[in-house]
Amino acid sequence: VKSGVNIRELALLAGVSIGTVDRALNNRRGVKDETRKKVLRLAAKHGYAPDPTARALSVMRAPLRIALCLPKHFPVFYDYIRDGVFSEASRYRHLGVEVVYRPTPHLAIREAEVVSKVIQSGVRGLIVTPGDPAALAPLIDEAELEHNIRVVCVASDDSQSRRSTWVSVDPYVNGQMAAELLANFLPPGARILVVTGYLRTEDHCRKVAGFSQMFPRYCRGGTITEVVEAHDYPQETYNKVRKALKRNPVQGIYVSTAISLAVCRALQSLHLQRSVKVVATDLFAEMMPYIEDGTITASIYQDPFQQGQTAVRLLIDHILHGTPLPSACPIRPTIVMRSILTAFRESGGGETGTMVVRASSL
Amino acid sequence: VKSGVNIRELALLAGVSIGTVDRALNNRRGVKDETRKKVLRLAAKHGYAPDPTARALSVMRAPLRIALCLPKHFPVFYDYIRDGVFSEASRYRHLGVEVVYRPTPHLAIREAEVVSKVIQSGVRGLIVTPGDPAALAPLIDEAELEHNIRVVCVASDDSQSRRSTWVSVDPYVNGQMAAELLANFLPPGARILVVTGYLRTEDHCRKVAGFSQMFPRYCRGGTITEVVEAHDYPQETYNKVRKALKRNPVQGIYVSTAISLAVCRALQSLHLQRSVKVVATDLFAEMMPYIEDGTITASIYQDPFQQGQTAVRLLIDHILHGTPLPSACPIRPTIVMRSILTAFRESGGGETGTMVVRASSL
DNA sequence: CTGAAAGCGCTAACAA
DNA sequence: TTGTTAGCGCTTTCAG
Repeated sequence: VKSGVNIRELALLAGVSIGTVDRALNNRRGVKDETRKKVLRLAAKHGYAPDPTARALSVMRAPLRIALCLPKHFPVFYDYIRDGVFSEASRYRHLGVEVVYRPTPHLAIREAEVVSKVIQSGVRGLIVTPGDPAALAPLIDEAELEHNIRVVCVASDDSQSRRSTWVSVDPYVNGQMAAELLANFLPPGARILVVTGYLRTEDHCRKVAGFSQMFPRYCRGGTITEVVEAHDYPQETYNKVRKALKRNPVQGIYVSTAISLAVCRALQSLHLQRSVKVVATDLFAEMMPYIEDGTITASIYQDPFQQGQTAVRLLIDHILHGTPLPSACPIRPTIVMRSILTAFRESGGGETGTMVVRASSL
Repeated sequence: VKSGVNIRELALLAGVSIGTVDRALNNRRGVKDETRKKVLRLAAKHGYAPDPTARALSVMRAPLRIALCLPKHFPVFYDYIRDGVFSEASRYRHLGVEVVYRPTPHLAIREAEVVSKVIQSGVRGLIVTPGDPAALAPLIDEAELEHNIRVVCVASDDSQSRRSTWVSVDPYVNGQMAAELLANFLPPGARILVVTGYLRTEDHCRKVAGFSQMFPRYCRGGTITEVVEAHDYPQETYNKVRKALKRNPVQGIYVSTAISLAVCRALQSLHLQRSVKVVATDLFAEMMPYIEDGTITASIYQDPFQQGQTAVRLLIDHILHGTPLPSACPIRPTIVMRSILTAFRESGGGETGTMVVRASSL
C-alpha cells in the first residue's frame, strides 16, 4: 500500500536526518538554505507526499480548524449548509478536524465584523456566504494572502476577491431552468413577476439575469413585468408582492430565493393561487403543502446540505492531501415537483424544520 | 481532540495488558472467556472506539479490499458508477483501502459465477448490481453470513437477499416523475408506450410499476398501450419499438432504462421524432443532441457517479468507523432538460464517453 | 544549524 | 492464557 518514498528514505537520500527533512519540508526555521533546497528538490523528484495518517497520529493535539460564517437560522437554507459542513467534518474527527461556527445575524449583516475576527483566530480554512461581496473582498484577500487561510465561498460567490474557490449552483443556469419551466407551463405572451432577495448578492443578481435572458427566448412574446427586491424579509416580501400584483397582473412568478412562503401568502390574500404559476427556489418543510396543492408548481432545489459537505471535502482534501482546489465547484440544481416530494421527506420525521431530506447525502 | 478512552486506559481499567485487550476486542483466540467478557463490557461502558488512524498506520500492509461487480461498459451508466467507486475509494488509500474490480459481461450475464469467485477472495465488502436477483440472493446471503462480507446493492436492489443495504434512486418515484412530466407535456387522453430492459431486474420492474400507477392519475384518460421489454440491447430495442409504434400510435414514450438512443433512432426511422414526446432515463454524451433538438424532452438522471461514491462511503464508514449501515440509501433523481445541459458537460472535454459531468460530485 | 529520540494508538510477533 | 515490545510515518523536544 505504499506509493512514494517516506521521510526516512528521503533523509537517507539527502544524507541528512529525518529531523532536518521535516524542518525543510515544513518551512520551519533552522535549516541551512542549501540543505533545504536539496531536500525539496529530492522530495519533488521522488514524489514525496507525507502520510496524512501518520501526521494526524503524531499531532493529535493540534486541531485543524475550519471556520464557518453563515447567516443564522434564516432562511433554513443556511442551516442545511451548516449541517452538511458539520456532518462532513465529523468524518475527519480522527484527523483532528474541527469546525468553528461563527454565524452572522442575517445575510450581509455584520459579516465583515465576524469574518475579520475569525481570520485572526488561527484557522486553516474559511467557509463563508458573502452577502455583501464588495465589503467582504478585502477581508477575504487578507485571509488568503496574509494568513494563508483557504477561503471557500458557498451558496454565493465573491468573484472580486481572491477566494480559493466557490461551491454553488450556477445561478445563471438556475434562472434559465426557471425560465424553461415557466415557459413550458404557460402560453405564449405570458407576463412574469420576478421576486428576489438582494440584488447586490451575486447569486441573486445572476439568477435574475439568467431568467431575464432566457424567458423571452423560451416563451414567445413573454415579458417580465418587474423585479421585486425584498431582502429576504418575509413581511417586506409579502407587502411588495401584493403591491406588484395589484399594479401588474401576471400569469407566473419566479421566486429566486428561499422566500416563497411569503409569496404564496401574498397570492392567497389576493385569491390568485390558482391562476398564477409559481416556480420557486429551494425547499423546506413549510413549502411542501404549497407544492402538494399546486400553489407552487415546481421549485429549484440547490441542495444546501451537499454544498456544505462539498465545501468541507474540498478544504480537507486540499489541506490534508494537497489536492489542488478546483476554481469552481458547481452543484447541479434539481427540479422538485409533486411526484418527487416523498424523496425529500425524512422517514422518521420528528424535529421541526428538519423534514427536508439529507438521507441521500449520507 | 480525544473523545473516549484508548486501548491503554482500557487495559488499565480491566487490569490486563493492552495485548489482551486487543485480543478480546478483535475476537482473536487466546483469551479466557471471562477476561474477554470483562474487557468488552468495559469497552462498551466507556464508549471505546479504536482510532482508525492509528490502526491504519500499524497494519498498513493489510489492505482493506472492496470488490465491485458491475456490467462492463454497457450501458455507460455502469462505467460512471465504477468511476464514482474508484474516485471515492482513492480518498482512503492512506487507510489501506483497495477496490477489486470484477466486471460481468452484461447485466445478468455470468453474475453468479463472478460473484461466487469474488466472495472467496477475502474481501471485506462487495458492491454489486444484481441483474438477476433471484439467482444472486443465495450467494449474497453466503457472503454476508458465512464470509462476513458487507454487500451493498447499487443501481438495483435484491430485496430477497440479506444484503446490508442498497443505494439507488427509488424506482417507483422515478416512474412517477416520468408520469408527471409526460402528463404535463401531453393533453388528456394521451397514449403512451413504455420501453424497459429486464422486467425481472427489480429496478426496471418497479419503474414501470410507478409509471403505470401514476400516469392515469396525472393525465385524465391517459393510457399505456404496451410495455416493451428489450433487454438493454440496442438492436432488439430498435426493432421492437418500431413494431410497437406501427401497431399502436402513441403521443409519448417513457424509456425506463439507458437505451434511449435506440428509441430515438426508431422514432427517426418512422419520422415521428417531432410528434412523440420522449421522457428518458439517465444521461450520456450521445443523448445530448437529442435533448437539444427536442427529440427527448426530458430525462431522469440517476447520478451513477454519486451512487458509486455513496456505496463506498457507506462501506468505509461502516468497516472503519463502525457507523451502522442504513437499511437503504435513496439517491434523488434529477430532471434534465435543455437549459441544464451545460451543467452536465465537462469543461475540458477530451476522452470519449466521459462528457457527462462528475464535476459537482468532486 | 543538525541529529537523536520520545511518543501518538494500534497490531503482531515473541516471551513467559 | 497473558504480558512485553518493536514498529507504522510523522512531529517535536532536547542535545549537540
